[in-house]
Amino acid sequence: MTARTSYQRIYAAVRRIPRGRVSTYGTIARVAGLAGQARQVGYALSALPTGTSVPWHRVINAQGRLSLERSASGAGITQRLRLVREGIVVDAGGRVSLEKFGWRTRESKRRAR
DNA sequence: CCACTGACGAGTG
DNA sequence: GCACTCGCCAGTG
Repeated sequence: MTARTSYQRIYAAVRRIPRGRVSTYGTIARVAGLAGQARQVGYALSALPTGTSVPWHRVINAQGRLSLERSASGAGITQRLRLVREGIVVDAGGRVSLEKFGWRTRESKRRAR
């Protein structure tokens, strides 16, 4: 049954990110049980429809930068706006401090040592 | 089946 | 910090 697609697992993982926090594609992939497939996460998020309840804006890359910042698109502005609205500090270059706003999972805590 | 692309990551120089 | 390479996987032509 439920041959849950990778997308569904990814969306479920993204929904777990607390408000006011951000996570990375790699982390989401791991939480979704798709370790090493960060690319698939980005692919899945790009397929999200407008108005989705999935907080995709809380997902940024491992460098702490908004991936959409690069691609010239209105989505980049939306992401930035939503993050700031949650109290997250977004740098002029579209960067966020993962140290301060990164979602702390068991794995990340382990690394944070 | 092959080639290319893409909201990525980690490693190397 | 930047440029390049390789790994991973799905979608498209």
